[in-house]
Amino acid sequence: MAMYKITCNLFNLYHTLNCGQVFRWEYNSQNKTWTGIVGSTIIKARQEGNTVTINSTISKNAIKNYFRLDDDLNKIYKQINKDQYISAAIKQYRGLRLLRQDPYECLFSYICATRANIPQIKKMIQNLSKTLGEKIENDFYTFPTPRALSEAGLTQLKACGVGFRAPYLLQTAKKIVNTDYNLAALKKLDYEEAKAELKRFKGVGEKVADCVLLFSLNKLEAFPTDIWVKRIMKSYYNIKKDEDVRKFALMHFGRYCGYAQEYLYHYYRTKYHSTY
DNA sequence: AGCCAGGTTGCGG
DNA sequence: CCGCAACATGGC
Repeated sequence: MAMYKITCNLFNLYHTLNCGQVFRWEYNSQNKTWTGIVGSTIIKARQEGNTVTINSTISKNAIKNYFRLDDDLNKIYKQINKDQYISAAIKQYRGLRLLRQDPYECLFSYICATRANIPQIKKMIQNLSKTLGEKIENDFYTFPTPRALSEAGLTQLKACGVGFRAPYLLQTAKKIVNTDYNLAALKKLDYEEAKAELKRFKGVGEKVADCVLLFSLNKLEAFPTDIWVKRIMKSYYNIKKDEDVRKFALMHFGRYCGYAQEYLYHYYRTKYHSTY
């Protein structure tokens, strides 16, 4: 396992991995190290100042890509920093970056995320990986491939605790396998086209589609609107109708409104509901 | 016991 | 097109 260091003057590893956008990282407060599974590799990461020490078999460039270190955060802050709330969120969570997750894992993960809380989502994904993924080492497993999910039975999926989401996972996996669907190719479409495509999968509506677009398909204008974001929109911006949220977000925060979403989401949840 | 969680689907009107 | 119940599960 190779070890190397990455320096970035505007990156906060902790906020990035703790904000709720990704479900397969764990923090060890004893040695201040994050351990995560990305693709088929285990990554250990620890930050001291501007330096992040990585222990992993994947390349430095792949890590930089995963953590979106190519995003010009200062430029993004300038564009989205339009009011006191987002300003406070940026101040508190400076250095939080969106991730470039694997599109398939992101899609299935956010299908699991419907009407569940974050500890529950983590548990479902852990169970799915242990049951249908491949063992990397010890208790670490890859996220199941679409094929593995497609070949699982409903009862096997339900045994992973996914409940009513089991047929959604199964149907989506089968469609991907049967049509040899290339999710990553959606990056080449514009936002609306890619979103329409995603919504054709079972279990994928407005919110899940926006999550996949934002967290894995480079669409930073996606603005996932879950129950928390709806609350934020009502209490901070007086946006009462859910269908008005996206339009407002794009008007107010601009084309990087996805970043604003993530900062506000994390800020609001930690401010008003400390139990994460 | 009842409510809530990073919602979506499929129904009846 | 609209509104609305149903959907598993676990924590509080």
